[in-house]
Amino acid sequence: MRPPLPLRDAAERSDAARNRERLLSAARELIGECGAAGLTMDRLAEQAGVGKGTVFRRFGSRAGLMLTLLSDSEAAFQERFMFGPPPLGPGAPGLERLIAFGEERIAYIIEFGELALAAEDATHGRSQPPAAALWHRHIEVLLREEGFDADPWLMARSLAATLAPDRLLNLLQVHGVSAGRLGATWRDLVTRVVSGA
Amino acid sequence: MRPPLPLRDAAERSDAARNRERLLSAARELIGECGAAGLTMDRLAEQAGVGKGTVFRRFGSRAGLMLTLLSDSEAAFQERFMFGPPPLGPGAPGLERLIAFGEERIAYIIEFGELALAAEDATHGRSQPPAAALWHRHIEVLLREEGFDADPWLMARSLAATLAPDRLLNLLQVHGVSAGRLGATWRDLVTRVVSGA
DNA sequence: AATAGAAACGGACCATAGTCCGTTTAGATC
DNA sequence: GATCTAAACGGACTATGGTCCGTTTCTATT
Repeated sequence: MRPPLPLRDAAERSDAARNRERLLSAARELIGECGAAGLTMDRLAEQAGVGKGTVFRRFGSRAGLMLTLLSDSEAAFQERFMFGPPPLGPGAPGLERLIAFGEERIAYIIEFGELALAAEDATHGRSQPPAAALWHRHIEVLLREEGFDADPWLMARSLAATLAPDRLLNLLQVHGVSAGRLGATWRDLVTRVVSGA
Repeated sequence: MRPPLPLRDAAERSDAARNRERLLSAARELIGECGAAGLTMDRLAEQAGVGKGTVFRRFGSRAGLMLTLLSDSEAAFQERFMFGPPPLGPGAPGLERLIAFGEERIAYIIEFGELALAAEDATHGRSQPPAAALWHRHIEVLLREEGFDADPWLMARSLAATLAPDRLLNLLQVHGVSAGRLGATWRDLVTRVVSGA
């Protein structure tokens, strides 16, 4: 007796690991050729030489795949604003950190925006990237630090809405707005919100 | 000779008009039953007793249909903030009009948000409702009126991002935020932005 | 090595938005 | 009323994200 009693965190099966690698590298290749928007799950499965079911078992959805592809750069971004050097990381005044956060986010979107956008429409706007909760919290904490007392939770989300990938990409690509101009308006916005406190 | 030379703005053919009415009333009925999110173009065609091609010929896309369904209430909303009584319409100071605008918009989303949301993802976030340009412009003008000189165009869009249907609906429905709280944060936001000028 | 059962696999299948094109029809002209 | 043409029609077809479930494969256990 003693049925295997699945140990938590059992190691990934070797075929699963191999297929995951195949899928990720095929995805990067396809995105290199056609852009993130041009990647279809069928083509990905074909390119990786696995069945379509395997793709979805692995990543859950198209958005999940994109999230996986982003996870490294996301983690690095989080690391920087949570533990990195000032003014983005701890050590600088809240307002400066807020300003730096927006500027970094804008730079991030310029680099990874297409992926970030594709990672968002998990069934159309539902469930944002899990990382979003962190940004919100981060902004909220900085607002509080600057003495913003009136509903910092909601104000943090309002400010974060300003940095959403779809909006930023639209401004950058469709309207030809420069990163500098986006950064300046962000700085202006958070400065006024904080200084009015 | 003299080939018909299609007069501009030729009257709509009677069968076309009849089918448009059928489609709109079928759409309202289906939305009443299943909600806007539950309306599919196939079911709409079936319910209206027309072919699917007719549906798309008429409205162009699902988003186009939703836009058509919204057009009356949109027009009324525009009318109110452009020509209606203060504080929403002209006659009140810019800041008060801004505050009223946000509050009206929040109320609008509470009433028509589901439709507005469905009207947005025309091929995922591209081309916002044409009305958006008007709101942006409106906010921009009010900002200028209050002496906001640094990039009012972009700041107007940043503020408008705060009122996007998907965000407001998410806060209202998922997070249980009240309309009053949304309104208060909007008021706070625009007040600080304007008063820093 | 044999075995068993959990995990992974694959691809047919489904739902839905949107396109295409051969057919029908309104309505203007003669 | 017959005719003609542009507009409208309809529904089969495509593309794509996502699901289902019978089959295969890995690996721990004996």
